Amino acid sequence: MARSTKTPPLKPRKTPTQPRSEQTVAALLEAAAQVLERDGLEGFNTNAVAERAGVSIGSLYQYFPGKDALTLALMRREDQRFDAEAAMALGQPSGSEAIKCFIGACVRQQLQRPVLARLLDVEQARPVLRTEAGNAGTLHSILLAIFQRDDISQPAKPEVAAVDLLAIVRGMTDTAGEHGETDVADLQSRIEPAVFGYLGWGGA
Amino acid sequence: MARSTKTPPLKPRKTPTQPRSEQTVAALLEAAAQVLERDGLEGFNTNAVAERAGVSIGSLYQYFPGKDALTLALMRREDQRFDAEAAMALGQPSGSEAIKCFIGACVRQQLQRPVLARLLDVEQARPVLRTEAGNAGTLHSILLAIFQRDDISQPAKPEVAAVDLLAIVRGMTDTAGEHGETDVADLQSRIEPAVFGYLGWGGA
Amino acid sequence: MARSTKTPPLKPRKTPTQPRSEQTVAALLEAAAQVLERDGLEGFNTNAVAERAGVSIGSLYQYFPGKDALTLALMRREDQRFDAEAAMALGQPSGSEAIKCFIGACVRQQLQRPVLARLLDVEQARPVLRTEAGNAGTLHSILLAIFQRDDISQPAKPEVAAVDLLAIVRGMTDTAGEHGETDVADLQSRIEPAVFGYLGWGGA
Amino acid sequence: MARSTKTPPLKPRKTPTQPRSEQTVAALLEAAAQVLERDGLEGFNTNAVAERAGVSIGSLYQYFPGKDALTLALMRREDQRFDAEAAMALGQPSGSEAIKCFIGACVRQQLQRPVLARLLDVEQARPVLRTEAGNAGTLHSILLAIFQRDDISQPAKPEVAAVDLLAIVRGMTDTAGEHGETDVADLQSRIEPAVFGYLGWGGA
DNA sequence: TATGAATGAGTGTTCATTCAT
DNA sequence: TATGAATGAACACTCATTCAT
Repeated sequence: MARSTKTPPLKPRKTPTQPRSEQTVAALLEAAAQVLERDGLEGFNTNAVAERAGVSIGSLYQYFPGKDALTLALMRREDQRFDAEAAMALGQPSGSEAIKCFIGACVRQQLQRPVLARLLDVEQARPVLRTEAGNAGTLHSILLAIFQRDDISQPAKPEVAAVDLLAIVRGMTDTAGEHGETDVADLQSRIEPAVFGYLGWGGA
Repeated sequence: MARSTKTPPLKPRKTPTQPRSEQTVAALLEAAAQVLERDGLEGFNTNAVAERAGVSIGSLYQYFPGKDALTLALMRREDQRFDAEAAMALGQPSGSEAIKCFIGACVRQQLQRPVLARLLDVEQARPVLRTEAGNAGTLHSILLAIFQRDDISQPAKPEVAAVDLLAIVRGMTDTAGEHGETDVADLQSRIEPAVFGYLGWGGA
Repeated sequence: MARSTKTPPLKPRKTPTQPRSEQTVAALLEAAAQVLERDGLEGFNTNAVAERAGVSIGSLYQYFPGKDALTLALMRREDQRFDAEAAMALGQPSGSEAIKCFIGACVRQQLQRPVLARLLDVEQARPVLRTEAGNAGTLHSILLAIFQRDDISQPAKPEVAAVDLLAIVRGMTDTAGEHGETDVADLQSRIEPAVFGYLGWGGA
Repeated sequence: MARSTKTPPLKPRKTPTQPRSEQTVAALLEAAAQVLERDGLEGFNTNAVAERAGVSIGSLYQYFPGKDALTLALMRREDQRFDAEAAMALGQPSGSEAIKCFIGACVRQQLQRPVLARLLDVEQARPVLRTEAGNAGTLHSILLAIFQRDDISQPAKPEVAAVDLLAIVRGMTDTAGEHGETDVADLQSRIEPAVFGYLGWGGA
């Protein structure tokens, strides 16, 4: 039967502990990423992913209860590297250094696999995934933490500001990625003035 | 699904002349918009659109040679209002007034039907539609024209700047739309500093 | 009908290795034959074939990338038996014996499943299948080989003669099949004089 | 509603007496012929025919109760010219002259619009049309009449012989048509020996 | 009478998911 | 546990036919 009416769960079916299982899961996630990059959302289907992973479709369903769970897991995999790097911003001495570092992390992440990043952003907007998804939360908290620094002027509404900053950075990096840009430093140097402008920090 | 064999053309199949036809076409476009808003990209299928429009599936295909053509027509319908409003920016006395006016147009457009606008943005990125689509071009030229004003300092790379500005505005408005914001003035007042920051115009 | 957008390939999609698969493929081919015989070209659709084969429509598409591929596979199945029998003509001692044997093979083939044979002939004329199809080629070469025999007078234009002979035999057997004839020997005895007349061999 | 279950009648809906009507009917028939030639059986649909005829689809259904009736009428139109010419064979002095004349008529008919002729032959085999169709009957009687001549030896089974001769001629002319042959005399000179061979007339 | 907009059953094809082996 | 054959709901699109204007 196809596309059953009952929403299949999103949590991984079995947390793989055996090394072989971990390998399989990793292979599936990377395959999912590659299929997305190669064929777009239209060509992103479970059979293609399983085939590219060199695994049977049955195995895919052994580790993921459904397509959405696979997508979600891929999102989390991508976010993980990201979060780690973004968190390094907190170690910066000054607030403006922290912001710059944060922006740099976002830019590097996006330009590494721009197509994948963009498509995952789109998927993240789907209601089913939205709830579960998200390093949006993590990034959000990092920004809020940076705003606390006392060497800088805090935005009036930190919550709103965090969301807006993320939106600016995501908007510009997505577009840059679509246009095939690869120069991290250049892109970062264009994002910073916008962000600092938003924050009302002269040219920091 | 038939995702059929010959790529169906994107141009409207028959320009409706009889009043009844025009009604049907209008009903189909509005239905397409509503289905997109209600069910998202996943639920956006030709049968649903026809049903919501209160016409038969056959009628849909009398006016649109395929699903993509319908999507494209909807994009154009949305862009039309938009372009007209955005073009008014050119009539503003000063460059910074023009930019503000432009941003205002974008914000109003986006907050009017935020979900629809966002999903159409996503669709616009699909290769098939990318070529045909787009007021991206129109907006782009408007910005370039504004940059010519001599009361303001021109950006070093106008082309890049235009793309970046659009990205900033789109990123922020999409996010605001997703969050259910409706206050045009407020959103506009948050976008402007970012844009002026990007352009290096102190606080214009 | 969707006669879909990308021309689907004609080659089998997956060569079945498991015994169950082979069964399914065989069932599908035989079902296709029976549907053609029962309902004609008009009733020959993939759903009917799958149903008659007792498998789901999805299974049909696992083995055949499209309707045309199924038709083609059926043609090849029918041609196979045929070619083997027709090739036996080459083993005959004299040229005229060879021709008779060849005609006999054609007649037997056609009268076995006359309706099916006729409809496949019609399908074979479709541009898409024409290229791929074809034991026409095989039969053609067999005739040319027979013409080489030195106990008989070669036709002036062997190529043309081969085509014409095939046309005579096909025309007569198709008609006989339509009329419900079943007497192989009788039909053969009517075809031979026409063929020998064409070749200018008195009564051979 | 599409493809109604009840078989629509095959007889022309109204025998047009007004000159304008006759023109419309003629235009429709010629359009049907051209569509068939251009697009084959696959592209042969009522909308296409009406459009090519420069007439609305509604008008088509005013003169023909259904698609099959249109096809049938086209068959009759083609047969008409044919019958007249074939009937001239009866005026020939000798039996063998008559046969030759008859073959000539068949060949000329077929090579004039070979694609059309072939496709109509295929359609003629459909059960619905078979009953109603045909000049097969007319040609049949002409041959039987020729067989009566006393300057020639009558075939043992005239009925069978008439069918067989028609089959030989149709088989060869169809094939020639498919191959793009246009030389009437040449084709005729290849058919005659086969026919005379069949009839057992040395080389007549 | 002519028009052409509208209809909707039918058909080809896909893909998420299940389950026997 | 892994496999991959099988399933069937869903979807894009066509075309014979009707009927309001």
